[in-house]
Amino acid sequence: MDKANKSSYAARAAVLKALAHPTRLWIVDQLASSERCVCEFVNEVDADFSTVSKHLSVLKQAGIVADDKRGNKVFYKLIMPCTRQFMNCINSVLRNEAAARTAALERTV
Amino acid sequence: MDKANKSSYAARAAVLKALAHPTRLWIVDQLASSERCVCEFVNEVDADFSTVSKHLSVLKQAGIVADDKRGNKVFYKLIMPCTRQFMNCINSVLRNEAAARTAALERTV
DNA sequence: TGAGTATTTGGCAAAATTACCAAATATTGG
DNA sequence: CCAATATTTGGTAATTTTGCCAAATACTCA
Repeated sequence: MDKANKSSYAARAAVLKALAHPTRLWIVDQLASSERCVCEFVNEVDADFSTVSKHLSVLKQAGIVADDKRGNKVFYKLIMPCTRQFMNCINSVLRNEAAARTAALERTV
Repeated sequence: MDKANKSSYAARAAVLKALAHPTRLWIVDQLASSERCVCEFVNEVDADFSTVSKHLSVLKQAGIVADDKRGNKVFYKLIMPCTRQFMNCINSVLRNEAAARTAALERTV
């Protein structure tokens, strides 16, 4: 693996890393339907204001969301819509795994 | 966000977390075309035997790859093929970002 | 201007990740 | 069985991530 290749993989890994957190994933899911302001998230997530803000900052840094300040609120929107497809992909795999586990259990009965 | 929801997001985040490392991403890319044995990776990645083995273990744990021991070699194969589509998604976003950066630079000239 | 609301930032401690080395395990072939 | 090869596992130090608190910043409205 040469140097150019290495940094290319690092760039992609950085996007994945930004998505790889339950709260951030949930945020992305929320943003899939429409933009939201930070205050809306804080009410629904069991975490500090500052924690939510930092999660959003991670997503923004990775190029997954963009922010837009209007009044004293900051609205975030998804600018990497294809994450949605990927979630479907992961979901189907997780469902398969769950089904496989169930089947394995039933064989032991 | 209720408890069931929370653990569902955690499960998906775990898959993403497993993918979120340059070396692991590279491994997944290699496995996209065909199965490989650990020894093949070690020669190409600039890392210790044990490091590669642990990366593979992370991917396996996440349900992304499966292993198959034949002789004294262990072969790994991709069992979550849709990761490929997602990489395309990420790549297109990264290309857009690069293009945007270039455009921004040119505006300053 | 000043109080109130919304959000970000800095600091810090706890937890998780990473990568190396050394040692253990498994398998093949002589 | 023994030596050689392939891989995994345990231990550990360095680095990164996470999440809270407190403080700073930004904006609105009276």
